[in-house]
Amino acid sequence: MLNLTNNQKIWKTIQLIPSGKVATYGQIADLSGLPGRARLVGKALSSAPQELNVPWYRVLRSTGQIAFPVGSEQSKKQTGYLQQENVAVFNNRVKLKNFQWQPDLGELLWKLEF
DNA sequence: CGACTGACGCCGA
DNA sequence: CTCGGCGCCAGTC
Repeated sequence: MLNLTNNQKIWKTIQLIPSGKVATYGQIADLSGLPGRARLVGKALSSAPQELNVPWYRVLRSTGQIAFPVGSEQSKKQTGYLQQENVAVFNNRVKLKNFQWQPDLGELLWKLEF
């Protein structure tokens, strides 16, 4: 019930990913002050309330791969959302080199301040 | 309490 | 590129 602290940090961090850009699970974990705990990010997303409108589809694996199996409904939906923001998805993956979010740490400190 | 399970990640073979 | 193995950790059973 009150384990919300970590989840909230994660959700809040993901909210900062700008449209047209993506981030990886590990990246979000680090920025949320939870280094090495990428799995928690996935966990947090799976239990994220609809009301928060968390842009979960902007979070990918460290390889740029969509975390869901190719062809799955989830994968298709995620691909759709991304392409809607002009993020190119090829073979269930995105080229991080071109679309990975590179936040300004100073600004993050201002917006997140844990 | 132990075993298993993930929307993960990194390294070595 | 594919596997296997290990680290990580909150939940579940």
